[in-house]
Amino acid sequence: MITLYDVAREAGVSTATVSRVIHGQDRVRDVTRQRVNEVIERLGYVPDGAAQSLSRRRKEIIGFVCVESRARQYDVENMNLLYYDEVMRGVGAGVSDSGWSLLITYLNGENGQDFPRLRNLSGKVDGMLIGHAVVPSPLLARLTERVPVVVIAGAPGETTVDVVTADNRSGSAALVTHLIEAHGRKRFYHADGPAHVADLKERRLGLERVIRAHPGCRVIGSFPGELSVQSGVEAGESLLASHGASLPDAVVAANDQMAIGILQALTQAGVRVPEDVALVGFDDIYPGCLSDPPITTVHQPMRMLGERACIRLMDRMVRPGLRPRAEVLPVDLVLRSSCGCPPGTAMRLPVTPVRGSRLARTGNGAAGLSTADGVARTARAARPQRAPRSQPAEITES
Amino acid sequence: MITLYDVAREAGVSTATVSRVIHGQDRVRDVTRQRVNEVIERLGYVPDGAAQSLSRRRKEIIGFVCVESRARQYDVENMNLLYYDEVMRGVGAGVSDSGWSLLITYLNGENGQDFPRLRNLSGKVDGMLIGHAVVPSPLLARLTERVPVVVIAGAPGETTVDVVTADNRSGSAALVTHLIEAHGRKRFYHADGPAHVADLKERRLGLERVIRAHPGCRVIGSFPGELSVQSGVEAGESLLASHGASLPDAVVAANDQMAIGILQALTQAGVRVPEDVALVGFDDIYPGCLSDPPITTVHQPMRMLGERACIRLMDRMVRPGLRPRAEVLPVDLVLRSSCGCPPGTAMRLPVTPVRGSRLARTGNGAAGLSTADGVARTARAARPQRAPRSQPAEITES
DNA sequence: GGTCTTAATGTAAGCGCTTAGATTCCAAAA
DNA sequence: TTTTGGAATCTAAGCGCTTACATTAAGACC
Repeated sequence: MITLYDVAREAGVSTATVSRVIHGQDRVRDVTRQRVNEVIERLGYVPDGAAQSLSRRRKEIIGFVCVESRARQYDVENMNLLYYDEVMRGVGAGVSDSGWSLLITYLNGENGQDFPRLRNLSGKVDGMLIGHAVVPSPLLARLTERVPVVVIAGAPGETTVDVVTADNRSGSAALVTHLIEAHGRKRFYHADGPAHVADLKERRLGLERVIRAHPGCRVIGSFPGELSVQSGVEAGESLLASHGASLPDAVVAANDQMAIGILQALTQAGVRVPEDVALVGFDDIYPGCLSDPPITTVHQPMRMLGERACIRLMDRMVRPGLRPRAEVLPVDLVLRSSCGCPPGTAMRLPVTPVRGSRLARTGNGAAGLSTADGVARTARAARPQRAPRSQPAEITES
Repeated sequence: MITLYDVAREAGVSTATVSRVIHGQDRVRDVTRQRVNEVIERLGYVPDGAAQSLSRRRKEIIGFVCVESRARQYDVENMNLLYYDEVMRGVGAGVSDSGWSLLITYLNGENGQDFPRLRNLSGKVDGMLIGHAVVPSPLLARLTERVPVVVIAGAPGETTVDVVTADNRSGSAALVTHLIEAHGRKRFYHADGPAHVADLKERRLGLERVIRAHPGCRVIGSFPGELSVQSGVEAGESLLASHGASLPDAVVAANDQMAIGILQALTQAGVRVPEDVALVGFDDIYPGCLSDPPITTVHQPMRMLGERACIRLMDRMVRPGLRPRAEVLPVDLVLRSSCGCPPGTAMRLPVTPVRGSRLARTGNGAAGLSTADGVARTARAARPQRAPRSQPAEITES
């Protein structure tokens, strides 16, 4: 292995000079620089990352923790991972902009039995990005005291750790408002996910608030699913079994995977979507636009979640000790045809934050409308595809 | 920051002892061990990765290089990335089994202008995994002289670097054989991808060989696409424009993305799949089973590609200097209904390697049949879903 | 009690790099 | 010629860990 010393010796200079040449900054005579560069090239020298990290007291690596699906073999539920893959791409972009690297760790379970590995990881990175609820809170805290940590997608009310998340509540409200006001749907079925997932709690809140605000509207049943296509199929079957005689007007699924499963089950049973029953998802993962009908959903800015989380983390590394904040990113309503909009519809509309969503406080251009009504109106008025976006909101928890 | 010295001092022992306690191996009196462990716990000590790497002369990190799609914003073509995401998951599994870490780097272009970053990366890892053609050959060679490198998915005939790839040729042959022998298709349209992609070259070879072996069969046209859904739509439109009057019997797409695009274009034009024209894809990315009809394709063992590449790399790090080898993994034929099989078909059949494919040499249970015929027969005989798999073939290039 | 053996622990030399501070060089000023 | 003030370069002290080797402690045995 070629070291700095080899280069220095060969070029007849000191290691300090070589180091300076490599980092380009300091004043080195041109002739010296040239000589050194030539030797570096000839010897194929590449600085050792570990030694650099040790010496600089900075690794320039950030860690990203994913949950590995339990089942290793190819499996439809891998689609779950689409979400994190997209987030990761955002992180990747954020990280490499600054020339840093991304260290990925796949955890096996969500229950934190892998904590020793995580802890160990914290010695290899300058900061960590973790999906919400991937690591139980108490363990998270222990991690936080070693390295800066930013949690991606979680409760916007979190006060103990930095969080970057999307405005799930407003998205859900916009979706339901659209179903009610644009398509006159009144009786809803809710294909929900696990009760404890923070994002879902918010979606539930959005849904309930809108329902309550519209007299005559109600939820006629719900299914406790688990966010997978398979689980969606089960939700669909359960729906048919319990409400087959009088179908709801619309099914609101906790995410797109479930919506896809539900669509399969309904179609299988000869129920037409959206004629017999409307259907909406959440997240806007790609396959959602492939089904027939394509699924109306809410676009989560997954990529941007990754990027913002990364930026937040970098900031925390520079100025540690600031009070944790939550950053809530705006979402878009994505109208396709499973909600009842005409076939061929493909519209993407910024969602106006609802009252109580973290975004609402800072507001954006259209803010001030009392609820998601604004969105429904916008929806009918076929705005241009790429409407101007509001800035993400920065809120200090207090 | 807490260091080993802090722990040693606090516990009243030497750093050597602490180090021994941490690594569990050496003989340390139980009482000492306990005392040290307690201090470690109390202080929340975590060893510094950089220092460990430097001292051990091993980083226990392997690098994985991806190509970042040029367009950063959300974009249907991200689906391209499904492939690498899946591979990466395999790599992740392989890596974490051994307790190592995975360093991801997103490159912007495929043309190697990012080489300095790559080169630098090689100083931070013990080995690298690179997608085929992501890095131009000459640059690859320069990388190889610094760290072990394994290329994923590429020409099985490669002799200058280690490669782990899938048996594209046999997969493609099996697909076309199935179309001919099970569904009597004779006139083919080929929606191809870029000419230089190694995997596609293999697929082309498989296609051509089977066509040639069946008198009366021929390719009536082809489209030079670029593996994206959009490109598939264009291929479909081009097909309709040039052969609308007398459609081919079947369209063979270079990958599933293109097949999906083609399906959209055909459906749009009122052409029925598979009644009017059969359609097949390649890769078996998840959304392929969501379309209507679901797309018949060839399953690439993406996850396993990642795992095997990882294993190969580990091996290379232990015993460098061995002659580069290619490892070709078997593929499965995935029958759904876009090929003409009845709706509801969902069958997965191991593909018998064709002559000339690298796998054929070592063969598997069914090897010895002269071509892919064996597959076609198997296909009709509705075997159990999970048939026993042959071992991947190890071939030393010579 | 002394000697020997072995288990337990300590000492200190790196690993390859960065960088503060010391030194040398060189040309302009005196 | 001698000063002198930068610019260019060098010296060497870490960074936090591992580990070969040295030392000490504790029995075992005579």
